[in-house]
Amino acid sequence: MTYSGASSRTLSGEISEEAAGREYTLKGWVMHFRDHGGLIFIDLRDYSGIIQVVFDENEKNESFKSAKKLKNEYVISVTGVVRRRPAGTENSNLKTGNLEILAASVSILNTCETLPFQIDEETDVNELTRLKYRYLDLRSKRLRENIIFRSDFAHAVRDFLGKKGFYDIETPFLTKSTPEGSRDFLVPSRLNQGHFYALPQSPQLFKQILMVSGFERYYQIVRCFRDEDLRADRQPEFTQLDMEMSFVEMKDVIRLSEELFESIFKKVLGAELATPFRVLDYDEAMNTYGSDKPDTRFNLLIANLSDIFKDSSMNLFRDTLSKGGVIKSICLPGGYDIVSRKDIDELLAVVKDFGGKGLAWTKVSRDGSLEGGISKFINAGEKNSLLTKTGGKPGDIIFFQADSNKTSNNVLGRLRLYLAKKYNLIPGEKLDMLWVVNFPLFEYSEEEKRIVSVHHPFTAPAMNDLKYLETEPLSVKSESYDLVLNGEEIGGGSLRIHDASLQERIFKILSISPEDAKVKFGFLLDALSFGAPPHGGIAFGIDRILMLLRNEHSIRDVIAFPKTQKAYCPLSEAPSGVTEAQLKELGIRLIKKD
RNA sequence: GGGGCUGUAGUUCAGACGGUUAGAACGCCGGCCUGUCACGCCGGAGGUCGCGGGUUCGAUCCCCGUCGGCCCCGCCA
Repeated sequence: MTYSGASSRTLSGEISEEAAGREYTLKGWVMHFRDHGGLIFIDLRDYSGIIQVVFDENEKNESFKSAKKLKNEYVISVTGVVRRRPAGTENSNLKTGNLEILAASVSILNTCETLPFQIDEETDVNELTRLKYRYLDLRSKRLRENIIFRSDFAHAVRDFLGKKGFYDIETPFLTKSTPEGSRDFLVPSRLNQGHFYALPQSPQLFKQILMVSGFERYYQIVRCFRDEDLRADRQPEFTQLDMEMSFVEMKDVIRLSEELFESIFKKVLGAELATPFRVLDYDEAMNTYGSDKPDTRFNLLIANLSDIFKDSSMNLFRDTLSKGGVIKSICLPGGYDIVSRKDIDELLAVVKDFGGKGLAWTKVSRDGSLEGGISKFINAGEKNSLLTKTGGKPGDIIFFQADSNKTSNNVLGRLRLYLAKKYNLIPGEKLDMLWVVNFPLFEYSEEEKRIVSVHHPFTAPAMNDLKYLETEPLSVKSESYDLVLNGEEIGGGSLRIHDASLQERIFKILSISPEDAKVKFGFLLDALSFGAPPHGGIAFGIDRILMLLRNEHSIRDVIAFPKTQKAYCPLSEAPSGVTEAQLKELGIRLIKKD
């Protein structure tokens, strides 16, 4: 359904075959002005679509003369009779391609400067220019459809969650800085000089407090802010679908999320989504894909070869194993021919960039023997086991990492993605959605020299692991889950700690003193002590999901007004300096740079 | 903080050992054209070669710096 905006106007999308012979007034933009001398065609675009308008010199009216003055992207009002196009001149690319409007009168509602770039041009215009004139780029078919898709997506979310009894509740944007996690955007307070609000990295604490308040089912499509460096899939402000539920277990959150996506896919894509999604254990994801957000659209799986090379003639392998490291590999099918010496040099550079020390390799030749690289250090027995474990066949190449388990997984995981891209192994049309579960609760931060949360400090530990929370914290698993689509993390959540004493134990392990905890999260801890129900939730990255569903390469293309990699908005020119008076009012003085 | 690619007409790009007047396509302006739909044909205008400095008789080209854009690493509980 469309809305014409006024009774005096008809939309192009409302013009159908039955309208032929009747007179209408349409308003919109001039696209593709085509002057044939005695006959002028334009495509008139409004928000519902496009229809062709004809101006004919032989028609006894003023419209033809006026039409000579039209240019691309002028805003006009046209009145005329709808008619079927002459046989043979239909345009099957347009919905209204069988029809046209014979103009009786036309008036120019507004003119348009010469465009800085052509709308819908097939060549890629520099993104800075497109962002500066974002309103023009948003007129293009591609961006326009992305933004409308986003709106439809949000409707589908609200529709589903509303029916499931969720309340849409807003949480503050001006809130408290929390030192854990990513860097905060700070907002100075005029009324409390020297004090700052922070824009929320997510509504995490507030949504938990809403559970304490007894709302039981909360959701919000909400902006989140993180002052970190940007990427194609990261903007300083981005949108989450944030949810929280009381009295749920992990399987409830997972099932509800699957139903949510089923419902959305049906509504916005008209597609059936197969549920339940595949569930991958964190350890399995790390050991076979080398990533906690595995792209499972292609194989190139990691194999553990430590057993095979126990008595290797290679010092590197033996030394690594004796130090508690591992020997792991991936096998690239067909790599014998397609990977050259030069390619291997390139891959070595890539591996080093990812933290690997080197890149051992061997090719499997046509006759099944090993060739090149480290082949001369591999004996017949090792060779047979190697080919069995890696699935290596004649014509393949096998890459090795001898390092700690963590580094080997990470390096091979990244190499896996690099090879898949380089050699086009990723099927384009596929959508692979899966859960990763059983994340560790903690990890050791070399940088901070302490144990930190993998997820966040309110994540519940797995019940079975509670007994060695203090003795072996790094082997404790958590009640958390990530949703992964085509190798992108598109959502994550956990069951939360709803017991103040357990929360205190966690803080202790994280080396957060009771005093610190009180200063940082006191309001949440207080709330938990007043009858907090068991609860848990999840948050989805809307921008990333839309990017993947629209087959875009950057979330900028699904956001109406995105920022550049330097977090600059070329349209509004934000951020900008402010006046001395504004600073004074806030009690802020700027430091001069050297 | 680091690595890679990049900046020439409004747009997308080409260009030259360092040497007269820096090209093409699209767009724009003017003209012609009655069935086009990325209309066609003819003509024309349009450039601080990102910015600053250096080398040079001479720099868009070489060198140094700087600013911007994109991709990536670090970072993003």
